[in-house]
Amino acid sequence: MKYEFERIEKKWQDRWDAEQTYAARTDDMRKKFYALVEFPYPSGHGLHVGHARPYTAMDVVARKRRMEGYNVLFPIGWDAFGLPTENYAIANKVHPTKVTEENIQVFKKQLKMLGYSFDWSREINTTDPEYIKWTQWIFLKFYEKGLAYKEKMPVNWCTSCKIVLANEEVVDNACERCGSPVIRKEKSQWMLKITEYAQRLLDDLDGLDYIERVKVQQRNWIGRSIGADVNFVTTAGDVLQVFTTRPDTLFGVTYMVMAPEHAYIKKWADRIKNYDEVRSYCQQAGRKSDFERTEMAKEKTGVKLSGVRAINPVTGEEIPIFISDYVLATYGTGAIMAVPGHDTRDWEFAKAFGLPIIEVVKGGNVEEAAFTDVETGMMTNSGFLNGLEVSDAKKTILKWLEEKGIGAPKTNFKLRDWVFSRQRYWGEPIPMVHCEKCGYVPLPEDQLPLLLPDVESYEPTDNGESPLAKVRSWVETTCPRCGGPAERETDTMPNWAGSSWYYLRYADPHCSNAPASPQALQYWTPVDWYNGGMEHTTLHLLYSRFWHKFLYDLGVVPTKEPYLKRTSHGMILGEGGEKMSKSRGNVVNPTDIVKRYGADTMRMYIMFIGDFEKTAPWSTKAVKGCKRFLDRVWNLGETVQEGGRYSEKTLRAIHKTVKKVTEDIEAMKFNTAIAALMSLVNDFTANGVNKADMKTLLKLLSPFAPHIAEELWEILGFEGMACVSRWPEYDESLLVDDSVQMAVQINGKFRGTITVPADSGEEVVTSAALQLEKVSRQLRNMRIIKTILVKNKLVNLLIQPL
RNA sequence: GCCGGAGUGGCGGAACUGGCAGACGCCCGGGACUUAAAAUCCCGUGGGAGCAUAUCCCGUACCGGUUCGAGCCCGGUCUCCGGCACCA
Repeated sequence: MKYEFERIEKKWQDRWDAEQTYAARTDDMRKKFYALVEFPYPSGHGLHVGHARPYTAMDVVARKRRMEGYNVLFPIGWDAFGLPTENYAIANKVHPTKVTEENIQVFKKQLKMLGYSFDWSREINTTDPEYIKWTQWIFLKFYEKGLAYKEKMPVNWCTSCKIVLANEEVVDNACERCGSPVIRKEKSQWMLKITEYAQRLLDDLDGLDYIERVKVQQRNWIGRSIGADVNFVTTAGDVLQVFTTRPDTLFGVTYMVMAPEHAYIKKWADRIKNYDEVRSYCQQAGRKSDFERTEMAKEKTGVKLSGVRAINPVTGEEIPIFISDYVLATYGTGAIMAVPGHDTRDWEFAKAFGLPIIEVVKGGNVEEAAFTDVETGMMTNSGFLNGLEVSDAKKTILKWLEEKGIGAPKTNFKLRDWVFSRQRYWGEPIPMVHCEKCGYVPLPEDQLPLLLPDVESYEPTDNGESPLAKVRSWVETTCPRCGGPAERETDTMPNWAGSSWYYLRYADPHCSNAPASPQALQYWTPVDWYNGGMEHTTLHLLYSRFWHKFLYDLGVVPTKEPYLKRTSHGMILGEGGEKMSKSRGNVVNPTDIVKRYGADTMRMYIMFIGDFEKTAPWSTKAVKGCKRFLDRVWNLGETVQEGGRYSEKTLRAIHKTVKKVTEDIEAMKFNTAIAALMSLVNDFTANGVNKADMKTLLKLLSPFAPHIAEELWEILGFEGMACVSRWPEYDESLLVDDSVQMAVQINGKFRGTITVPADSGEEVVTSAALQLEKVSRQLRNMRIIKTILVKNKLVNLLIQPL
């Protein structure tokens, strides 16, 4: 009989559906295992091989854990709000709801074709009114706790489309769609205070089982700097505060710099004699985009304030103050003390403006470059700090600053608060009302969900407001507080909102009085294993950790962290090693592969393609290799012997394979697990196989290729289903062979192999080695001075002329 | 510039804790089956010298070190990929 993958796969998918084989049960005595993959954005392009890799990987893990006796929750849903759908709706004049529905149908069909063991009864959709309700509810809680606030922010503004662009829509400082230049424009935006949680988001990483590169990237993104705030008295009679990580270099401060946006510029307007020049520099800097500002990084520009100077608190000397755009308004205090001898940027600025450079830490040549080393070096030209090591100088100066009341220790973070407003249609409406009298008033909880109104067109207005602003009947409302006339907020939430808590909803997807019931959360959370893309490390992953911690503080969730373990997959490139893209015409559609070779082959290949964490190029030829493998497995099914003896060697091979596959799946070394299965199948093909061993093979194969495993399982008359059978165990004593092949080396050079009983001692091994012709020849007129034996591996004879 | 990761056959990639480098698969070559082709099966396959399945040499980006022994450890160099980017 031929391996009819199409018929077999359909048959078992229908059966699993009908029998709800993969439904997770909340009332269960078994140990739970919550496996999570990033839910897809249902775009119009359909499923991509980029989805298949991580989904198959976690499906393999989930299936294996299920067979090991865990109560497994492996859910799926739709992250359905977002720009592409909105743009498609605009272009084709269809409602985004309709587009979303259609896309979901396509995705669902494609996912089912791949045979994933998702619990479809828990399917969720972020655009579902019941889901929106809880996303909005969480926002109201943020507002209630003072963590949601409104602030004027520079936004990306396309000069041609006249709309606000998300950062992702800005490519090389131009509009992604029309290519026109993008400038910065001030706009009032809703913000979430993620910075309030910076310290905890950083500290709690230590206890998590995330792959190292994820931790590192999050740490860098949060960017903690430990230093001090220092106050400089100015000749204007006030105090200019700076943040520095190097208070030890205070004696080397020869000037100060303020950001062009610094509030003191206006405050000192009357004193600054060159105010016009200063103002024009500031305006110029403001017009520059972030991109231009960093592009210009090579050349330092700035203007010296004339009329106001500062006093170095340790030397008492007057120093000039500059305005320069190399100082950022948004970090620290927006002003710095410049130490050109020991900071590269200050050094460049000092060189450009002819300012004095003083060496205060020995170790470099400050005439040639700033000496920035903090590990070594002794203080010099630094009064009472002279002769101290940098680390001691830091402590001493901090104490001194605190005693004098002019400085204090301070920790700063790079992390910025989260811009939470989008001037778009297809997102959750922000549930706030603006009243002339009461200001911003939150919508009462019983009015949730606040749904999007039906509109004629989804284009943003030409003044940058959300399309919702045009729907007067929706915008005009009454103030929940005073009952007077009021207007709804017309900004919507970013697509990161719904994905910040979706893993909680899976625990209890139909809960009507909370995001999920406390009992369900108690049982299922935290997520045991979450796999997703590296590109989500600093946005989605960090955002959801932030929401989770906030919900923990509210008492809504029982754990401090949402995900215990985080792994990440590499990208799949096109056939030639280039990125897959429509324009290159090298996009692989998983559905095509499934139709041509079957889902099991697709699954095998995507797992066999290479190291799971690394990028790997697609190869259709190699796909065929996996198909051949499954064909061989299928043929084995027809040659299985009822009973029969198998060789001792094969028995050991089976046990070794069980161990290898068991361990490799947990380590996400799917490629070597499959290689081991291939070797075993080669053994079976060559030596024959009996029913019991075939059963073990089918169990091991089931997570990777569930359909063929199930079909052969049934044909061979085994009970129940392979996917819920007991995962095989291995016998430690059968992992080692009775006799082993060992390498023989002479003076470290490989000379041949010998076969000896396992665990043989030096005497046995040496005498076996001496029987090798090559060895005895080498030993002529020589004597052995030392024998190095590595048990069951190798023997190295060190020899010397007689 | 800073942080992280990686350099192994014609290709994707294996290699435990420092112990026979190249598992497994692809490609390729030879053979069997076939009228023929496809499919399948068997054999070979890192490079070089050699009639040789004798024997020998070379070989894990490069230079050096430690070691009986290094793809793996240490010091330095180069290249590629990813992230951040004037964060004081």
